[in-house]
Amino acid sequence: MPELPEVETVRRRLAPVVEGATIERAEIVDARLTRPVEPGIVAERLVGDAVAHLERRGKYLLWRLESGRTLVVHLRMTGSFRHAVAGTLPDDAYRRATLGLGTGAEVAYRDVRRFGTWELLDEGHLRPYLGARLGPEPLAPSFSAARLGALAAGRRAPVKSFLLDQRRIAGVGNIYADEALWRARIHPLRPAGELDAIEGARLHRAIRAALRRGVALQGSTLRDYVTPDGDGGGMQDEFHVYGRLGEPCDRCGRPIERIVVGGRGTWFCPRCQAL
DNA sequence: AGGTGGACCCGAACGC
DNA sequence: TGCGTTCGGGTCCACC
Repeated sequence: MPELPEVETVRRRLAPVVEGATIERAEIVDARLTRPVEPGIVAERLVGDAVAHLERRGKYLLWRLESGRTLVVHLRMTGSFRHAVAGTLPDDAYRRATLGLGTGAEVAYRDVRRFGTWELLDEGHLRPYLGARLGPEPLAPSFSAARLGALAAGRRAPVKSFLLDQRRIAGVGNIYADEALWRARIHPLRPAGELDAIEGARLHRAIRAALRRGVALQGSTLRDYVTPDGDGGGMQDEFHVYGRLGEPCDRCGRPIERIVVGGRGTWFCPRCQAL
C-alpha cells in the first residue's frame, strides 16, 4: 500500500534512471490507466518528451517533463514501477504500461488491481490539480505542530479519519496513521478537534517520526509493493500496531485490538491509547 | 459544509 | 477438492 514513504522510495530509486532521459517509446495497454483520455493519446504525447525531474507530492509521483507537462501518477494500492535494461524485464500479466528511454533503460508499470492512474497535465494545470486535493507535506520544515493544530481545529471526525484526509495532510495512509497514533498514545476515535496542545504536539512528532522511519526503511512490503529495483521495504518488520491483532503492545504488553474507523481497519493499544 | 458510506477492482483468505 | 463469499485499500462521488 504505497503511502508517502513508499512513493518517496520509488522516487529516489527511479530518479537516477529517468531524469535527463528522453522517452523514445511509450506503450499503455490498459485504457483504465488514463481514463477518460485515450491511452494512445497519452502515449503519443509522452514520446519525444524528456524527464526533467521526478518529484513527489503526497502520494503522487510527478514526472516533470521538459515540455512543461507533468505526468501525474498515483499508484493507489497495487501500482509499482520496475526498471531494467530494455528487453530484460520478465513477462508480466499485470504490466499496464512501458516506457522506453533513450538511455537504453526501460521502465515498466505494474498494477494488479488497476486502481492506479496516469494523468498528463499541461503546464499550469498541476498546481490547481494538487491544490484541490492535498494539504501540506508533513515532512516539510514548515509543517509545525501549530499548523497541525489549526488543521484539526473544529474537526469532529475521528482523528484517524482526519489523518487519512489528504486535503488536510498529504501522504498519510492507513498504516502510518495507525503507527503515528500509537506513537502519540492517542485513541483513533478521539475527535481531531478535541486534542489539546500537548497531544497535538505529540501527534505532530509522531506523524513525522513514523513517516521518516518508513522512508529510512524504504517502505512497507506486505504483498505488492516493491522498489523500482525489485527490492522489498523493511518497515513491515517494525509495525507496532498495524495488522498485529492480539499481539502484545511493544510498550505495555497489552494485546493489540482492532476496530473499524471510517470503514478502515484500525489497530491500537487499548491501554496506551485509552479513550 | 462537514462527515459518511458505497463504488471501483481483483487476488487472497476464508467458509462450507 | 472445489466452489462461493468476504475482505481490503485510496480516492471520488453521492448523499445526509
